[in-house]
Amino acid sequence: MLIAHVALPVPLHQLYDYQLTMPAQIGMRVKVPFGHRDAIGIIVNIDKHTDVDISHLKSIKSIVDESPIFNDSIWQLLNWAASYYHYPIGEVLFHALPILLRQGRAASKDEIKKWQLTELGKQFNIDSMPRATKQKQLLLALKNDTLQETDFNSAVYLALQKKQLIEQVRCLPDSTEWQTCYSTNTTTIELNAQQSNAIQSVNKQIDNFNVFLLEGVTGSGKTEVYLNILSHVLSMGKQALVLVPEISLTPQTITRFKQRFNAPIDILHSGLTVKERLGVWLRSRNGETAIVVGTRSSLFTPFKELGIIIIDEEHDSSYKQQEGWRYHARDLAIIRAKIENVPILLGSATPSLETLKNAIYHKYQLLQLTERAGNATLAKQSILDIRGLNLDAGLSQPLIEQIQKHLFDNNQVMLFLNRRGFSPLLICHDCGWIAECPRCDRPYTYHHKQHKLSCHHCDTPRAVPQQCPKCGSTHLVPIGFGTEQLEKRLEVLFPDIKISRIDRDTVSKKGALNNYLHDIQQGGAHILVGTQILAKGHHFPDVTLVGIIDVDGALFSSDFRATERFAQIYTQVSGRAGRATKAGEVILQTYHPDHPLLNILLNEGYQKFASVTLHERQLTQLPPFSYQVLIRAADRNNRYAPIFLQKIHDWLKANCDLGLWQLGPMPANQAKKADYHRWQLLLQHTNRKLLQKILDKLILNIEKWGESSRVRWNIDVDPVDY
DNA sequence: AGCACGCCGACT
DNA sequence: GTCGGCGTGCTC
Repeated sequence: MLIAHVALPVPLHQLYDYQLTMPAQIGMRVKVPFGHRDAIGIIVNIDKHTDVDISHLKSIKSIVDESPIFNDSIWQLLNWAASYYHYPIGEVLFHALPILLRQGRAASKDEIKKWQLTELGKQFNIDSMPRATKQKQLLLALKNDTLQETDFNSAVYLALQKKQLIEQVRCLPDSTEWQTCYSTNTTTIELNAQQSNAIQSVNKQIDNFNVFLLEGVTGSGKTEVYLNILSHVLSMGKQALVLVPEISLTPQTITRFKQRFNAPIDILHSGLTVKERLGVWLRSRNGETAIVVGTRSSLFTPFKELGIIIIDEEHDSSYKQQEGWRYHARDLAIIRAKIENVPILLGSATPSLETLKNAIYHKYQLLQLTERAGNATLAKQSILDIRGLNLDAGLSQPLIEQIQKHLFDNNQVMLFLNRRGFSPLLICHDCGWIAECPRCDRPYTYHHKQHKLSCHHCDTPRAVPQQCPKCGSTHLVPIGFGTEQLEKRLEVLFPDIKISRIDRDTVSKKGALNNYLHDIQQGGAHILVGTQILAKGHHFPDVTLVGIIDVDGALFSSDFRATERFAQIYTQVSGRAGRATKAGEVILQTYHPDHPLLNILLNEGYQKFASVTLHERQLTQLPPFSYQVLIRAADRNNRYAPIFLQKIHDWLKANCDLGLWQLGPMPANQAKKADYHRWQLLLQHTNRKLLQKILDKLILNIEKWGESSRVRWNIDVDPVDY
């Protein structure tokens, strides 16, 4: 009796065994009875052994696939990933499939209906039909295979069908070969020496696995390097995978890629239907698409012949999945490139410290672009000490004067504030009551225009109370400021100036962001107010002044990565201020003008900042010089979660080597979210392999504990926010 | 994760 | 009386 060990899309660290009575292979999808329902699963192994009493085994109902759904390299990648991230294999495998395939849809294109000659039609003497010219033409076209769908109307088809000369059959659509007619559209862009060098370095090693870090300052022409390398890969008839951060999949990016190559390019963006996603997956697997461009989850797209992987803005935090299976798409992409033996190119103006460390230790090849195109001058940067100054919706008087000056010169001004809404607090003036979300125990953010309170943790809205529920006072006042208030204040200060606010509240509507971008690109005096969204990927040539309203939040965060993230965003925006003809200016408002890292960043740049910070991380044994794992647990009553984590803590203390460092259990940064009380336990070790082994042992134990079913728990390997 | 079972409060 | 809230347990 053959036993199939099947992975199911459930959060359980185990496989389920079924009797296998029909021919099947590892990697095929199957339909199985599971509990009170049927489920689609994937065969992970076939043998004659099972730990379950054979009479308890159910049989596989049907085999969905004719061949394994994953190719060898993706199968290897996903198995590796499930073990590295300690996430159930079933969830990992199913995550990597388009939704329709998860549901058991056939992994083939939809059949189309096609007309063909019947046996009678093939033998039919066309000349014996003297009058019906259209019918004659159609028969000839079918005979010579020169039929164009639009040539004949349906009456002609029906007439011939009636005479039993033609019939309609179902078949798969023809696949297309792009390689035979591939070409690159000409450009007028001239490469500088550094760009050419980078392109040649990669092209010379195009046939093997290699990791390249393309460190190019803002405006140095990284995209042009990508396009040249892609052109080389495509000319060899191979395909390419390009990953981009979530926010940068704008029509501008898409157009730039599509314009360059006379080859099919598929873009995986959020607007696609499930059917379209499956279409891209199939085309890419069949080798019919040349380039797939997409965000994080595009990493799992199969290719017939992959030639290169490019990760744009490799430092971007959107590559880390933040719920469920918390994988890092950049890290997994490197594993994939290794498995497929293809080069991988990581591009960034501000590489992550993890990547920089690998470049310094020569695990990655460093390619640098230091020249800004068109001799653009670097922006003048200055710290504005706001100690003792009055702030008006966050703006100090000197900053207001600078804004005025730049607007007067008909230039644009960009203001950053990493806080949405009108104000982060609504407070009762008489008794001090604070409007709090009952599900998260966190203050609501007040939104003035929509006249709503909104919880920025669980996203639930609420009406603004008319009076204080505690003392009945009607004197409720907003405290603190966010982008909405800043915008409103600017409207008063500069009544004749156009103002665009760009944050999640204003760009969530479809197409809104593009309308704003279009408006801004018209030029002329304009103020842009926004959160980080504003910093990522967009080019605003007329912006000459960038104001950062509040840097202290980032400098004094409990998260050791906060300064790194700030430095990246700061470098991105300051790199965009000004252009060849107009010098730019960046002003940072702070209560801590002497902060050493801030001064290093401003005076010596990101590279110096990064090397100082890396050195600090080495001294303090923080990542990337150690490896972390965060175990999270949550429950509704705040009872089992801390107990569960304490049990893990104690078990680890008793069973593991001294190199393991534990912090917690402690309440999570956001201790209550959507009715769940959240706790966490941080593990850190300087040896990645040992930490992995510890986790393997731990999980085997956890599953046996009763507490594990009473809490929602998960493991975050290499966490990036806490 | 689903889904069923089973136990309690508050309604037609 | 029963509808439905969610706590608990199980899925080869």
